[in-house]
Amino acid sequence: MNIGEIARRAGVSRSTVSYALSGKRTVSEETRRRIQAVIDELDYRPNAAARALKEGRTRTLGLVIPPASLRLTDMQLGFVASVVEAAARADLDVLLSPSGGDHDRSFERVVSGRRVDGVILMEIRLEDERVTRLQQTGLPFVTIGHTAHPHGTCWVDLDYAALIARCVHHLADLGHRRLALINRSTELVAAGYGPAQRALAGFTEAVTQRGLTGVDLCCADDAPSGETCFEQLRADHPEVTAIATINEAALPGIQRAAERAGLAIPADLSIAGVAARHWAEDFRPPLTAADVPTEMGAHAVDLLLERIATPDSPPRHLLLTPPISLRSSTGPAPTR
Amino acid sequence: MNIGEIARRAGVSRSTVSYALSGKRTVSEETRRRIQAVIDELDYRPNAAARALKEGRTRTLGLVIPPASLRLTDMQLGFVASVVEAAARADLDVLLSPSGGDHDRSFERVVSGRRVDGVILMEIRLEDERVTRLQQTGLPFVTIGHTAHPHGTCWVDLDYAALIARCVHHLADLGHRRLALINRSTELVAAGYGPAQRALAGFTEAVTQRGLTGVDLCCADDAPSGETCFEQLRADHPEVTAIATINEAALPGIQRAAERAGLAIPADLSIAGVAARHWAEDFRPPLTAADVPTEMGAHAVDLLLERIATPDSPPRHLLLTPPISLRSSTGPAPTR
DNA sequence: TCGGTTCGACGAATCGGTTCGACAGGACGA
DNA sequence: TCGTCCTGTCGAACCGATTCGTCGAACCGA
Repeated sequence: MNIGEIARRAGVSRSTVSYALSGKRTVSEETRRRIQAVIDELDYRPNAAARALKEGRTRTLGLVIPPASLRLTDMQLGFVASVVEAAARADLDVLLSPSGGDHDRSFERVVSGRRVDGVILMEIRLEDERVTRLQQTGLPFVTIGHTAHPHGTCWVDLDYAALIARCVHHLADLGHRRLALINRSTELVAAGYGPAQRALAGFTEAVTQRGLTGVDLCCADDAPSGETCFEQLRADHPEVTAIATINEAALPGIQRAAERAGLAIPADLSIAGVAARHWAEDFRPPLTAADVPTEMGAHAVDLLLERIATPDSPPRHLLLTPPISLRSSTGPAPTR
Repeated sequence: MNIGEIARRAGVSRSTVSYALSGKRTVSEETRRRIQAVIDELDYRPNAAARALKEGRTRTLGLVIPPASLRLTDMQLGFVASVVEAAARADLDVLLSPSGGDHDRSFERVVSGRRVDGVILMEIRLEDERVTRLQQTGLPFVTIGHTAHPHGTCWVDLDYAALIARCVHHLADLGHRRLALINRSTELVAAGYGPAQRALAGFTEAVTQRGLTGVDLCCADDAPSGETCFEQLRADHPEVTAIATINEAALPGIQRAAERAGLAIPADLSIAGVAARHWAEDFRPPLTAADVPTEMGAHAVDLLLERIATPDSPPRHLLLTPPISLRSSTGPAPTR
């Protein structure tokens, strides 16, 4: 059932059916009704590929996610969910591309086969080949997170430096003098992953400003690494009484190791971080954390649609600094 | 840069370029090289829409997920991840359609706009309009979970009845005599959600078989509901010493409420369930559970590809019964 | 009655690929 | 030497929509 079949049955030309559907030219009420009746009867829907070919747009957004093998964090999942939901609201579909390596087939298919009208990129590195590639293709895109050269691109991001600094100040206010930052993996830091670098910068600056001593550690994004990381921390710096972290995946491990070491949270050890709200609430004890706004993905979609509509407008950015929600994982420093 | 441009620069016809690319007819080595050189230089990639239009297939799979507003469980996230990964391995893209209601635009776009070659459906109900809709369109599809009429369709599912029965037997072996099943939400059960119904059936049968007393409760898929649900359970049936559940989202709440009631796990209360492995391991204490196989999504993709290739073959099913991994959330019944 | 609008519909071109039929020219066997 | 087969290439049709130019009929005022 194509448009020709509809036209035949309604006794009109194909163009008339098209105009009846799009409303771009007037069609008499009588004709329109006849066409609509046939369409309803046959349950006709225009072929998306044909339309995309002619119109030059696909009504589809690409979403580049970390490779599926890596478990998505709750925060990342929240991005994906809100992107998909916002896209659905705008009657757009979302094409998923798992791509962590800088040069994989799925990513190439999506960007260079003109399969999508625009792309949203997650897990951005400070120097990111995918961003470079997108720039050279001219495909509109928005990143969640930003690169070292943020002015030329559209993005929405969390101000990790400010967020971690707030955690430090909060902990300092509670009397903690020796803090640790548990960052994300060594590889990510080495690869120039922005949040990791900025978290470190924010931590260092706040610690200095408050005259505290701070140590920072890298830790892979999973619970077992969290355990070994915490054990390492205890061995090297037993004096630490508070932890700030952006590594939500490692937290269950950190907590497990703390428990094994006989440390109660928050009596002996305070923990503050950055995490999705649900996740922070489900944590035991509920985690004091900057709650990542659920609508970040929606912001990204808005920015992208704007960019698709007016590709030459100056790129816009959104740097979010959600407030810290005080829960039960932080408390006064132990009096020793 | 379209195929005509490549042809012009290489001094051949468009069809020759197409054949050089697809290999469906012989092209002389000399010509092929010239064409390839031009393609490499211009970084040409065939337009996906044009190809889809002509070939009648889109090299894209549709994945229908629960609406984004509901937080995906770790198990569901595992399905999505493994579907996406398996599809990428087969050089297919995945189009996401969030659709919980039975009649929404995103779902209709995907199934009736011929945007995908096949569909994978999650969160199936015993009577599911989406399945009916797909059957009438004739689009190949596979469900993760199955309906009340499972013979006509392709699916892969967990044998919840057997899984919950195993949990019951395990708990009975540990000496527990009074058990509770914490199921999923009342609405889901009322709507005929298969896993919920089958879990209940398996629970009831195993409890009867072992001569135990069992109570079953419904609980919405979130931690706060888990808390109130457990409080209700304690109020109505304080004698219960063990819980079996398929509601992983409610578990943090259940555990929180148990803790507040002064119950230690597993000393005073044992819990066994069905959950993603990572999730069970990160739980405190680590959860004795049937580990949902990570490759379920991959199985679904395999079945779907088979179905797309031979639409008239008899539908195949896969009913998985992963073993229970013993961890620390179950123990001997308290001697009272 | 005639020229100028407006309305409603049609036909043809187009988007960018794939594929079928045709065909030129060389190799080969009879 | 002729017919046949094979190889490599081309031209044209086609997939299913959108859109531009055109055109007849009705209508209007002069």
